[in-house]
Amino acid sequence: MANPLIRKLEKLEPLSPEEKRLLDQLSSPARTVGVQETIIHQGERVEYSTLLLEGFAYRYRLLSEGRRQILSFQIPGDFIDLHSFLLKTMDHAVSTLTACKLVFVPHSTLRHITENYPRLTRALWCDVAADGAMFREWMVGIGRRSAQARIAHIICETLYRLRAVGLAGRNKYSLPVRQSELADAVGLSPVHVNRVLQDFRRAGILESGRGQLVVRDLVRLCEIGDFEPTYLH
Amino acid sequence: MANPLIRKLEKLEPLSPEEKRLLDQLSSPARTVGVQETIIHQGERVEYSTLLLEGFAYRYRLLSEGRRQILSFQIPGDFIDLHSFLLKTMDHAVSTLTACKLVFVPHSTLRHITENYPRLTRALWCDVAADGAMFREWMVGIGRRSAQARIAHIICETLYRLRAVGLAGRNKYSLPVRQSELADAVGLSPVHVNRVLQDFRRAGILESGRGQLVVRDLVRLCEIGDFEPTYLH
DNA sequence: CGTCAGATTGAGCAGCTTCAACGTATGTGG
DNA sequence: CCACATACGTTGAAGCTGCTCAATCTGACG
Repeated sequence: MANPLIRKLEKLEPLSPEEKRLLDQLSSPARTVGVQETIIHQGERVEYSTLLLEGFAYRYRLLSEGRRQILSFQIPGDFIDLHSFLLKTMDHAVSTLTACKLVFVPHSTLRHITENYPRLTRALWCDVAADGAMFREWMVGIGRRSAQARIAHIICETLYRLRAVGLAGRNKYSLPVRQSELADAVGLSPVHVNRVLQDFRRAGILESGRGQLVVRDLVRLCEIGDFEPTYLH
Repeated sequence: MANPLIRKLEKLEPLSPEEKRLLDQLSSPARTVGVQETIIHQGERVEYSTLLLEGFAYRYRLLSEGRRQILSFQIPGDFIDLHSFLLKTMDHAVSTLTACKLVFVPHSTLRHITENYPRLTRALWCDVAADGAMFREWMVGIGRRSAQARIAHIICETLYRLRAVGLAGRNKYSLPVRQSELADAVGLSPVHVNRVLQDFRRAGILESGRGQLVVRDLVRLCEIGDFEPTYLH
């Protein structure tokens, strides 16, 4: 299977064969991590960035009293914490949703890239910028959209992102998140997420269960979620 | 007055005299823009990035039905939309809060920097990464903190940021935002922001009015806002 | 003195939360 | 193969937080 990172970065900047070779070298050795393990802890100072080759993970902040805000779901091809190359200490944690194949890329390697491969550097920088764009979008959703819209939006977003890496069909994908994780991602209570999902099911907009999601009426879902895929870049 | 951008970037990466000279050249010619003008429109495709030398601005997304989410307040030294160098089309708008002195840096110049000045490139990249860290922090606040905490948090954050560029005293600063703008920043209604501010005033925690803010009890405010300045980097 | 933007106030209510119970799959050990 | 445990999903009831609407106040300014 083609390297999902190369596939993604190529869309951002054209890459030379040498650069692609470099990226491929960088993608080994991969390590496997089990389900629901914490890869990086909040507050940790790291010396490498983590590339996700297979499986799903999520980033989150823990607050006092056990509250949690999920910041993003990560899918294959994502450079989960590339920003740590620049900022060093992690302001959030990363855990796996499924078993994952990961590569830990030393920051010294990334530094070497910035010294010698400007095009590749821009591509990586761009990835961090796109990350920021997604945060902005989530912020808008949590701050100013209804519960329905938030949930519809995140479902659309995930569909589009998974499609882009060939991991979703036209209107169906599998993402092993519990309702309580969805809740922590959109800033709602699990109970309310449950009720909204039921509304969607009753309205024939989607089917969901056990990490499987089938969108029956994508147009309607995009409408409800006020979803515009532009920001995904 | 020293170039605020240089001051900021130097903290992130040590810069050579040549690099500083380059940044200084880059900071001219400055243009002045009036109060409450829109500098960049949502959806616009830009060929330059905007550096804020003096004055205050804010970034925001407009939604249907006149709703709005403010994404950040920008202060002198900020490279407001550096991410547009990578992503080109703006997913949000930028407007001024006060009259501003701005420099529009062509993307071609930034490209030149990435080709020839790796250290400077990292410093700029770092700035974008720090931007993302701030979005994450706001997301956590809007998603999982109470109205009190959100408002306390944003007040603390702004104090610390303004202090870092020498624009705030020990516990007092001026930021010309209306309550309705604060509301759009923290995802609340203006009315509710008003009531929370009154609570704070009555509790002797702060004084506020006409864009002036005096924090009377910073320790308490940080507590209420669950504020930890680490993420500001 | 009138005007206007923004701050303040009150009343009523909607959306979402909390708590706690119950349902339903899936797995596990005996 | 059954008994039990566990993990989620689902349901109901009660209530809080923050919203909306609309009126009133205040200070700055021409």
